[in-house]
Amino acid sequence: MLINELAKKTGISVHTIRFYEKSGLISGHRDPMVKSNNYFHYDDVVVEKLELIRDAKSIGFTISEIAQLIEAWYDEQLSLDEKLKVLDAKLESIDEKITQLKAMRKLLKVFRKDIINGDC
Amino acid sequence: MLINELAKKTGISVHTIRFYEKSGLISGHRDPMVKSNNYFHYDDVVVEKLELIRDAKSIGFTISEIAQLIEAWYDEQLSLDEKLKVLDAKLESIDEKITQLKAMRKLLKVFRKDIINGDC
DNA sequence: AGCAACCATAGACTATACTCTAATGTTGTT
DNA sequence: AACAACATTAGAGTATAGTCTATGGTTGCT
Repeated sequence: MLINELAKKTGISVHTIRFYEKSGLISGHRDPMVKSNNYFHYDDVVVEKLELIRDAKSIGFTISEIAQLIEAWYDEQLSLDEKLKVLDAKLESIDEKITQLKAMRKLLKVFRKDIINGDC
Repeated sequence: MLINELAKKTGISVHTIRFYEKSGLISGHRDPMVKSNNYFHYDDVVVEKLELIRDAKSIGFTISEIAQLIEAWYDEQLSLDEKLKVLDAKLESIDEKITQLKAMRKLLKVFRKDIINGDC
């Protein structure tokens, strides 16, 4: 599919997709048979990657963290050990974020009780 | 205390503290008695606020979200209802983030198993 | 052939959140 | 009095992550 269809399918704008491509997160490919234009084509793996990007972004991962994750996920060159290293680091940072979020939730809940009781 | 001491106490740089002050998250006050300089003084509430800012930032809250939270926490003018509204919105967004993080953790754990089994 | 809708690239612009520099004045110690 | 270490403001610079504009070429439909 071409970029416009990809954008419609993922809900991510053409501009943003191009930005992600320039950042190395995804890549389209040209058809060497076609000489009349230089259009890029994108397959279903790119759709998958863009969905992963959206999910990873929503939990606060940066572009370069997502790049690592995608490399671990899709790069056949990378060794098992290197993949595990990236993965375990990400899992650890997720656990840390969950811990911090829970601490903040607890804090806010205590504060909520306090203001209802008129202590604040 | 003056800004330098505040920076040392919180581990947040003088520049960043000034940035937070300009953003309205905290505020120092001048001593009207002192005429020879225009130095700002900061109290322990500011230390508290800066610690809240650091915690809130680490879980991905933006400056303007933190501003709302600090307003709910410290602004006596704000009504109970308005405070609760802000607080409940923040609690909800925290729960949502935790849910998303857990989903991503699950995904990564499945992927981890797969690559160990050589399915990837 | 005409034309809307698409494609590509380069580069400008925006928002957020800092981070630093310059210029200038004050305080405290020797 | 000299001087380091601090204070202030204004404004410039950086990094991240987009978002948009301009320009020019291509495709598909009438």
